[in-house]
Amino acid sequence: MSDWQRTHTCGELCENLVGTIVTLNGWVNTIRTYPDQIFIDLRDRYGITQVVAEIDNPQVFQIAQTISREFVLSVTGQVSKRLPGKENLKLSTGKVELKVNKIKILNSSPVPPFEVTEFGSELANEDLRLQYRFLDLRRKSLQDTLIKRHLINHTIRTFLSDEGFLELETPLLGKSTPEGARDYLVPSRTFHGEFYALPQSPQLYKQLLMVAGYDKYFQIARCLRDEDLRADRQPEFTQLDLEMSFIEIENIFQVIERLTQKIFQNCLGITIPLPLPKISYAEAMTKYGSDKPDLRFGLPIVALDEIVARSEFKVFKDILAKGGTVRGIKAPNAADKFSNTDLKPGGKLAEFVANYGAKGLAWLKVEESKFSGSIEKFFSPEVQGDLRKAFDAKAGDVLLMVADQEQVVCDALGALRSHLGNLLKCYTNWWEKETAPVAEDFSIAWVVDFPLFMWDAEEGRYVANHHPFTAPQDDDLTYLETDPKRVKAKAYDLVINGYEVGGGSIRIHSSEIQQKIFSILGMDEENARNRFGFLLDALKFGAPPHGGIALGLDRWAMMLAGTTNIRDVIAFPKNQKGRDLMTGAPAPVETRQLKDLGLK
RNA sequence: GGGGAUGUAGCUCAAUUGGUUAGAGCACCGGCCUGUCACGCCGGAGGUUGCGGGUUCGAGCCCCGUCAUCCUCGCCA
Repeated sequence: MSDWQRTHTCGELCENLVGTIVTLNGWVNTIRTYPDQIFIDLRDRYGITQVVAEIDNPQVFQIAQTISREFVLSVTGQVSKRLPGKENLKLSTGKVELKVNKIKILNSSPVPPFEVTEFGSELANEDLRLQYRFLDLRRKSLQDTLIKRHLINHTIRTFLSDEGFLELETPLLGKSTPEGARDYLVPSRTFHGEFYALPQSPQLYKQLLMVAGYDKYFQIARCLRDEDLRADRQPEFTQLDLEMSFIEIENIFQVIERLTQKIFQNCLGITIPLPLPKISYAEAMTKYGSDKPDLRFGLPIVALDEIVARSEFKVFKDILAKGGTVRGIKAPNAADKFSNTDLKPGGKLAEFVANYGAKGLAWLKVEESKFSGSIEKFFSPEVQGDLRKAFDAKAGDVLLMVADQEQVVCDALGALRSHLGNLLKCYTNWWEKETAPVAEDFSIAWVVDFPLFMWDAEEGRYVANHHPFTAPQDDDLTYLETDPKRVKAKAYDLVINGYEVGGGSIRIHSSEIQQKIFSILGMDEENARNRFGFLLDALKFGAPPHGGIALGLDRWAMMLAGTTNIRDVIAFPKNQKGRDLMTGAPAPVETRQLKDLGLK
């Protein structure tokens, strides 16, 4: 061991070690200078230790005078008890300090472009921090997050291993499958004009592993989708991909629920009660306007068709006549929170729902004995009474209503519900509380009974809601040919606090049913064979009943780390346009490279 | 592709709504300080107000264009 190498970390020194000679390595967090003493807070990922250089060791003192923030040091000295009354209780190492008698500057640093120390001061702009990600990653909060991510992965690996699962790897270079997200393509050097596709998920490979008899598989897999980004979406992200044979839905639920409990236990010390609640897709949509509802608060959507049909409000009656629907949501005690700028036609709230296709937002303020608002006159006292009952409304509430085709109403009110939940503080995110998180800070639920198909008006055909290999529910098999949109799927999503954190299904294991599904999706036999021939073959050769799930680990990390920004839980993320601000990728390549690939 | 927000010192923000030489805190540099710990005190340096045009006697502020970053709709089987 070289003489500069650390014997302890910066989070390790304590009273028990007083008197021993130790060496620490780390970064300079802060410096406080005096004429005859220099205090240095030395930082590594384990903590911060105060180091003292004194003038009675002139060699050390002279070097200490030349250092500044973010220098990398090796310091050797005696662990000393701090003077009485000089302990720093904010540091775990605060009862002791290191009296330096040897100091070595392992590396210097220019003044960093932003402050790495985290003392509640405002963070620099995210793009600057992304450009110098290696500095930003020195911050404690990011280090804690990445450590938590490690803990998630570690928990997954030990738990599933103990359950008899095998961690198997599948290719990154695969075949493009035009269904679903846009593929990232990799040009082939040996076959000019042909391309590999990077996986959107290991979906097909894991099914083939089931056919091959590896009946409990998992993989912590990188997935890539070339679509536009969001606060919770990156072009490359990580899934816990899992598949099992000889199972039914309940087996998947059981494994994932126990894994969920383990992860929450290990990462936050919380015990999540099991079994997790289930909500049907239909109920989620009608009650919350979303297939990933945030169930930490109520604010349910209220169906109003029957009541408003008896009103004189032409806008509502016209929509109903056209086969649309009228639904609403109650903003409790919001009468004095919303001004005319919020409520008026074209106002803030109307503008908000317009993003989701709603042409307007009707409103009524609830008073003691009647409603008020510009459309109040269209509602007779009797109808007002029924509305009051339907909304369970009381004076001071505001009723907000959207009339349109069902999809638009659900989207608009679902988004409005989330918006109001936040605005009216119907819940508090656990990381915004003073106290440690508890199980009640998380609403974790399964969403089940998804429709197998959705009608794509643009393409004029059915598309798979989940993916084309999802099995129909047994009771609905008869509707496959007669009424496809009525067929429900053996599919399920896992939702935490309004985020979709997982999804899966029982797969089709019969090549006949698989063929039938392809044909409903508008794929003829030749087309299906071209794209998925290997899967159809595999299904013929004795495919076991199987199914699985994929958990979005980045979003899990967000939930557990307490952030709404996915970039906070990824070491080297891309920005909103998919650029890596640190490396500059994507970037032009040399002509020679293009020639090799037959692209020039 | 559409909508919204932001862009001023190294960093975070201000600038009385078009009017003197664009300010503050932090960081940085110099000095002082015997125990600090986000040390303190004194002083200093630091600006193409993202970029390009325009309106005006006068633009950080208004207009047009453009770039960048974030949020969002579409998209994400």
